[in-house]
Amino acid sequence: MSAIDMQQKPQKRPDMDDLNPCAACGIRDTAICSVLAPEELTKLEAITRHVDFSQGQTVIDEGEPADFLFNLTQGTMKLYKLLPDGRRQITGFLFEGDFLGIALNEQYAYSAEAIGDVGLCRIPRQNLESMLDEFPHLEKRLLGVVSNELAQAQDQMLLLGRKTAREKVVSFLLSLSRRAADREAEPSPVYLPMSRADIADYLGLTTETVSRTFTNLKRDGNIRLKTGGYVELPDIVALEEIADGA
Amino acid sequence: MSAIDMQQKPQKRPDMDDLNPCAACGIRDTAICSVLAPEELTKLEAITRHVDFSQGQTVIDEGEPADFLFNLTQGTMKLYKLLPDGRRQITGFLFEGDFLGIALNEQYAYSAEAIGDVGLCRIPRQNLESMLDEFPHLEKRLLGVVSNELAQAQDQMLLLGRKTAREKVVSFLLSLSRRAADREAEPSPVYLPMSRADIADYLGLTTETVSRTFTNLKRDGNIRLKTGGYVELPDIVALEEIADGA
DNA sequence: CGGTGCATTGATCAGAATCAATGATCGTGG
DNA sequence: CCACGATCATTGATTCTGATCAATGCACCG
Repeated sequence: MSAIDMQQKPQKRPDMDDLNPCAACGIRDTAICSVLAPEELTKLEAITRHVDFSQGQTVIDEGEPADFLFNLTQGTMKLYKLLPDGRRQITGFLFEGDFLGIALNEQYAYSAEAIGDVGLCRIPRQNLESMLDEFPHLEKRLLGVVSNELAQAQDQMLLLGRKTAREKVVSFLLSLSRRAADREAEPSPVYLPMSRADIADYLGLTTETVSRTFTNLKRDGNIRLKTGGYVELPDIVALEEIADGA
Repeated sequence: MSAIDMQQKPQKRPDMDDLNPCAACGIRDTAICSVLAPEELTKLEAITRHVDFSQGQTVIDEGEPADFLFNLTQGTMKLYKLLPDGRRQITGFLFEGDFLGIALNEQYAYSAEAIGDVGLCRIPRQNLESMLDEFPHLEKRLLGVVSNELAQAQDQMLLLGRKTAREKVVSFLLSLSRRAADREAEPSPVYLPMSRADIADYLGLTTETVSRTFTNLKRDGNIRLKTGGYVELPDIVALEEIADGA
């Protein structure tokens, strides 16, 4: 194995704790920083500041100047867009290591709010852009991140436009399960830090329909609702068939 | 004005027709090529081949190896994803100058089909990737293209998840109108080269509902249906209010 | 222990889907 | 050039999924 292995799983590096916060960062190996060499990391560190937000706080606001980009280091967030009368569409949930705030124009195209308390790495947009010119592999990585988000967005369009309530809820549980597995964790049980209202606004449903669908899935033995927002998925394969209407 | 003006509108360059197909290309100033200097364009040209497809032909197929990228030089296309039972979600329509085939993985994440006859510039993925390393501004441009698509996808999620049939149809007409204006054309009348079924699969509706909604909008004086798939938008501002449920 | 916010369950309603038929348009060949 | 068939769009009748309105239950926290 090479000294720098891009595929390795995240791990703590307690040896450098305070001297080099980035190197000690828990998500250092999954976040965009993972493509940076030590001296480049130092450079990134110089322009980065760590910020915390508590439950329910708005981190970015649709339409505001997009002066910062963020890396979520701890907690969960939701991204959403609003219609004038208050209808809301959640376009995504973010977990540790996810990137936030890429804006094509000068303004953010969506809002972002903390679910529970969160910690973020904040990078001024201007500075990052000059770093991009200097380190093309960072730009390549960014292109990968955005392409990945686009692919997810297309899956979500299929879900919103063509799936039933039951298929939507099951697809949602499976996507959380897969993302947990991508990070580190077990694919089941899945942890749901967000409210029923958030899930509804993500799936294009109402809270009542989400709740009823959970109840039905439980009755049919497809899921088990635990306390503290945990859901067990006893048969992933069976759920995958439900998810695309097979 | 500088000799190379990146903002200029597309125009024919009949003086170079056959010697240098790229320089003569009608979309040369809107497509990704617009950031390339003449000698870079020559390089791109060397790896590019022009291909034609006729009405209804599949240009790329979800799940197939993503060996090529394309630039649509003429005609209209649709991108879509399918569920196993045949339900279809159209994730976007492409017009002249649009880019096609960016794939994160080795496989295309969606299919693409010609609406009417089309012409495309075909670029082998491998070759383009090495060009990206050589010309960072091309990569930057690509990042812009993908970011733009992501922003559109998020708007579409809001539409699919939270808008009514009427709001969906009006939003669709307005987006076509805006894109026509971006290219060159008048914002009204809007040209609809795609079928009602395509519109339905784009908006998460059925053909019947799309048809009824057109009829209602016509009755209320919000649109005028012309022959040949043209739709007049007599009051764009009024339509914009309908589109967001104001 | 009580209160507040969130989740669940129930009854009814509405918007869009489905099922079905008719009408318009376009391409083709006589 | 017109008639025919095929395809696509429109319109109508009915159904059904998920929304809305309303009430109750549950869990967490001071």
